[in-house]
Amino acid sequence: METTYINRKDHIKQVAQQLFRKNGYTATSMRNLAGEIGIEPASLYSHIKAKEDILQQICFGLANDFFSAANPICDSLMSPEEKLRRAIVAHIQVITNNLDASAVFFHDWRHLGTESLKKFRTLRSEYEELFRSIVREGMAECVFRKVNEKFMVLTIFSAMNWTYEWYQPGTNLNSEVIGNNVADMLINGLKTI
Amino acid sequence: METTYINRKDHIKQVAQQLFRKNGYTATSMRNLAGEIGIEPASLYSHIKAKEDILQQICFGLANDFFSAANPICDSLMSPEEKLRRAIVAHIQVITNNLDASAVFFHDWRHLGTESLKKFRTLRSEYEELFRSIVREGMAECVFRKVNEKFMVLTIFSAMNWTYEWYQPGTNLNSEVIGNNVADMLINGLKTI
DNA sequence: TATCTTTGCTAACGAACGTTAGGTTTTAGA
DNA sequence: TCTAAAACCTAACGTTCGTTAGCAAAGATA
Repeated sequence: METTYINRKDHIKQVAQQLFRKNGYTATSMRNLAGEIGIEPASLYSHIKAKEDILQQICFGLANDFFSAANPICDSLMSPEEKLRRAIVAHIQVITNNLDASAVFFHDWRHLGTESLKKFRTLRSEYEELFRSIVREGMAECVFRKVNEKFMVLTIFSAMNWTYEWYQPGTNLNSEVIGNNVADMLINGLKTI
Repeated sequence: METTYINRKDHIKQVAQQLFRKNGYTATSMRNLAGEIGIEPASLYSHIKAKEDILQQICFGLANDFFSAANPICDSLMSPEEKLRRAIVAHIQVITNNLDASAVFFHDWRHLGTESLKKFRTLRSEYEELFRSIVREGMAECVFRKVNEKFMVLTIFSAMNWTYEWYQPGTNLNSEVIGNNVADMLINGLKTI
């Protein structure tokens, strides 16, 4: 799971993810974090500069994962429908494989400092553009219905990004199946064909 | 908008919604709230018992709105597809007409106290069951595809509940059109028919 | 074994937190 | 106009916050 680690810094990140997910970034104190790890609060500062550093690590680390998963798909020569399907599956796999980080990512990114916040928003726009270009391509080829492009992408993200709220590893289906189901639902609708 | 009020208590709720939405419940202090209203922090306690009271008002108030919108639709004799479409539109209208409250509702409900939290979770289950029964009905009539029922409902809620993240009154379409678009997308899929 | 770096500790800093006590001003009804 | 309630104030309470200073222990390198 998300409990393996090599060094203290990674350990801090792991535990922080769990606590931030459970109680929220603001409601989690450095004393909570230190206590959960089993060290004194001041000792944290041998490994990190500030509380916000941890949040940055989590948010930008996961952003990187999302890009790494989506980029090769977008650069490929598959059809728009196949691209979209695979991009959805890849996105959902990143989420389900990093549930703690995802929860923090979607919930607490706004508590990043001014500069990080700006960077985060830029990355998010860039990432959304990846999906938007697939959708645009599909509309041009008349494979996707021609509705407001931004709106379609937002609905796709809506359906994908809520996953962390309910997905429970073990009790649910595995992440690839979940991803394919969401993709199916979005592409074909819930109506019988 | 959400800026009209009658008495101080409602005024406090309105301003609190805005601040909670912008900065989060935990990161918003009673001093912030009082300052925004234009009174001293201690004066708040002539109208409310505690900070959490405000959160309760917001969360359970909106929960009530959701039920009021969905119940008559579920009790009607329309087809499952029509029921679902209308329930989706109604749900999204509640969100877009209460953007501040919705953001707090979806974001900060977990900061409710133990007892309220339990009550909240129960209400949420009940509300989900309303949609689940429509979906079940639709599957039984072979109007909806037979996939995991819980999963289908979760995807529907995913698509609906993210609306508050991006909807901007004025710049976007009006709430009924948005709702119908989401319903369309979910029911028919994004593929051309 | 001696030296340097990493990791952790105790103690404490100033600031901010939610909330209360107790008094004053404003408002509304008789 | 008098009175009681509602609204708001100043001041402060005990607590918790993120973080720092300064020092000790542990581990790695020579």
